[in-house]
Formats: sequence, structure tokens, C-alpha cells
Amino acid sequence: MFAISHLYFQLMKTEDISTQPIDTEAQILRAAEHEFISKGFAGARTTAIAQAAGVTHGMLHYYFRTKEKLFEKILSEKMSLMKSLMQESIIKSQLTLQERIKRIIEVHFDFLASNPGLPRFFLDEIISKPERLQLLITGLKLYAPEIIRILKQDFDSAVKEGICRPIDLRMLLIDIISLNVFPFLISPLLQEIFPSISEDRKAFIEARKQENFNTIWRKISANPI
Amino acid sequence: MFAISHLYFQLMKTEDISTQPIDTEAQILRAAEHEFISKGFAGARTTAIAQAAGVTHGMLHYYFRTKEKLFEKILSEKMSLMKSLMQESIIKSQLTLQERIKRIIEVHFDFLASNPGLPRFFLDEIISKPERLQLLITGLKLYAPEIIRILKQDFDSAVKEGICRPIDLRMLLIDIISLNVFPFLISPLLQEIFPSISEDRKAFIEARKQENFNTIWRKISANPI
DNA sequence: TTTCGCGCTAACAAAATTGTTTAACACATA
DNA sequence: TATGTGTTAAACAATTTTGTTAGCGCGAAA
Repeated sequence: MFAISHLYFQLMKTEDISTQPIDTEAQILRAAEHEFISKGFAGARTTAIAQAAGVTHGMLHYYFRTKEKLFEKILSEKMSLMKSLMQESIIKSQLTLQERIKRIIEVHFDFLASNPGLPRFFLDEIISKPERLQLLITGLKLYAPEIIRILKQDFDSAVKEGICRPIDLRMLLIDIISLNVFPFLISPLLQEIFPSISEDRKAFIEARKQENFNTIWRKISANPI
Repeated sequence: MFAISHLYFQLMKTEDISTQPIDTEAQILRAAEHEFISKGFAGARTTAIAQAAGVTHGMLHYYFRTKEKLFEKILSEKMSLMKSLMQESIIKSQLTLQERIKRIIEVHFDFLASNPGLPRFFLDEIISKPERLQLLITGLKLYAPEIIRILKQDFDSAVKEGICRPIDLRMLLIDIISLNVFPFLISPLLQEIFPSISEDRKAFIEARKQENFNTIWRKISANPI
């Protein structure tokens, strides 16, 4: 029954769009995304969101009832974005261990590069709202176990073949995520300390991506280059 | 002259303490530290701080005037803590490159382990208050260049001796900080995903510290173990 | 044409949050 | 004792922020 009412709602929305020149709801969502990502939940102001969206702040409450609900909308949007990305680009293909590791790191890194504000957004949740942490974990469980399962298989064979050393997979995952995510978190600081980064952001991003793969591969490979 | 006024301030504070049974100012500072670290600046509430400190919220304003000023007090406290730590334990001693890298990683890591909330605190600043970013950078410049200078020397000799590969020092620093800091940032998440961590936090922390050194050393060493 | 529902505005209300003032008190010192 | 200084509680004020409501206009359907 929930599915039906949901479909109905979708239908209504499509009709609305055809009759309405501007999609107010989407406007608010985009403005909210920006505000929440750059200021965090507590720092975000609903009035600022409304203003950025070019609507009265009454509209914001009309569409999303509360700040909390609006936030959760954005959160689930971002989580399914991440989920679909991971599933499509990592899990399916047949690859060697080295190729797979490289692929995971690069896909993850590229994703961050095009959504540089996301880590902050999630971090805010992890730390300040323990109850919402569960939501994040539920989301993670939709694809992380699959990746881990595949990696474990690949590693077992690779170790047998003498291609790589036996490792603790948990540690490796923490390594990859740390190396990939952290620089984006502190990017304003990095830009100040190493002005060369701002000069050619693209080049730095690309270099960093390669660097991360090399770091990881030297860590696990039995015969580093 | 700064040093003198600083000393004078210390002196005054000691006198105050001797005449007062409870040090209200310190109470507020400790409560504020906790509140700011766990909620961030925007999420922190001055009333909550006052309550936790066991004083009326009027007192908070009496001592620190504004929330902003109180925050800055904590910020500078934490920055000088970090500074003195780095200076005392890293810069002085005569070490080989490997020993020095190991030492830097371990000292930094141990510092984080005993101040696990700090990264979040600094991060909040880096992202949400660009104007305060300068304060952070000024603080960094008090000791970072010295560390970098020493490292550069050590690396140049080590490369010549064939002990390690030529590397980009900027990248290495980013690696070390990422690997050390990030796990503390997401520790609530890690504890959920890997329950084994909570079971024996100490063991995990120690293992992680070794892991980070190994990762880095394999990255830079010419002859990895 | 009238009615109805919807998106919308603007003014309003409520709550939360920060900041101020006043008056009382303790205590040291002239 | 009188006076100045630092500390405190309690009430108050101001501001910011979130949330609500009454009603308008327009297009679709009866």
C-alpha cells in the first residue's frame, strides 16, 4: 500500500511539473543540499535555504514540514547515489586483484572528486546524531558486504599464487577510505598550505589518485615495483 | 613582550585559584571543551555548557563575554597543546630516517588516541569558518616548517644512500595525516561496522598504529621487508 | 459559471538561544 | 567602618530560528 501511494505521488509530481514552469520542490532540495553540505545540520538555516531557492521560507515548511525531514531527504538521496555507483562500477566486472583494487580506489576517488562536500555531510551525521548513524549503516550494508566478499575471494587466490602478502582486510579498507576521503575533508587547509594545489587542481587530483593506488599496492604486493 | 604578559597572566590565574575554592572559569572551560568537541560550534549550546559546568548561563557570559570568545579560548588552548607536543617529541632528537618517521607517526597517533575528539573540532573550523582558518594556519607555521626541513634533509641523505626511493614530501605528509586522523574521525562508524574494535579498543589502537607505520615505510623504503 | 484544490504569500506565533542588567554577597584593604 | 573588587543568581531583553495559519489567485473539474 505504501508503494501504491508512492507511485501516486510520483504521478502527481510529474503532472505538476508539466503545468508548473519551475519545480519549487527541486529548487528547495538543491539549495538545501548546498546549505547542509557547507554548514552542517546545526549550522544550516532554513531561511537561508529558502532564500537561495528563491522562495519564501513558508514554502520550505509547506513542502518538507520540518528542517529535520528536509535533511533526511537529502541524506537518503546521497546514500542511494553512492550505492548505485558502487554497485554498477565495482561489483559486476571480472578483474584481477590488482585491477580490482585499482578500480575501487579510482571509482571511489572520482566519486569524491565530483562530490567533494559529501564526506563532511556524512561525517556530521556520524558524529552528532548517533540515532541517524543506524540509517547510514543500514545503507552501507546494502553493498559493502558484497564488495568485501569479492575482495576476500580475490585475496585468497592472490596470496596462494604468491602475488600478494596476507593482509587484514579490515585494515586495508580503512587505509583506502582514509587516503581517499581525508584530503577532501581538509581541502581548504591543503590549499592554504600548498598553494600549488589551487593553481592546478585537476593535476593534483589526478596525481593524488595514482599516489593512493601506489601506496596501497606497495602495501599489499609481494613484489612491489 | 608577549612572553612576559603571558607569564603575568599565568601568575594572576594562580593567585585566583588560591583564593577561590572552586575555579568557575576552569569549570566552564572544561564543559565548553566537551560541548564544542562533541557538537561543533554551531551545534553547541551555551546553556548546555553552563549547565554541565554547574553554573548559571549568566556566568558564562560574565567570564567569556560571548560564545565566540569562549570558543576561541578553547581553540588556542588546543593549538598550543599540539605545538608543544610536536616540538618536544619530534624535532629535537637525533634519529635515522626510519626512526624519525616511526616516531612522528607514533607520537602523532598517540596524541590523537588521547584526544580523539580533536580532529572533529579542528575540522569544524577548517570548513565552516574560513576566517578562522588563518588562525589555524598561523599556528601550524610555528612548527610544521621545522619538521619539514628536518625530514627533507633526512630524505635527501637516505635517497643518496639507496635506503629509500625519491618521493614527494607533500604527498607523504598527507598520507601520514590521513591514515592517522581519519579513523578517529569516523570511530563511531568503525565501532558499528567492526564490533571487534569496541571489544578491545586498546589492542586495535596499537595494531592500527603499527599498521600505519608499515604502510608508510613500505611506500617509501627501497627494500621493503 | 461555480466550486474546489493546490501552490503560494505574508504576516504571525512559538520556541530556542544568546546576551544584559540588577542587586546581593564575600572579602580584602584603607 | 567604609570602599572597591570580584563573584554570583535571577530576572529580563533581544535576536534568531523554526514552524503555523489565514487567505489569495488560478486552473481544472463539476
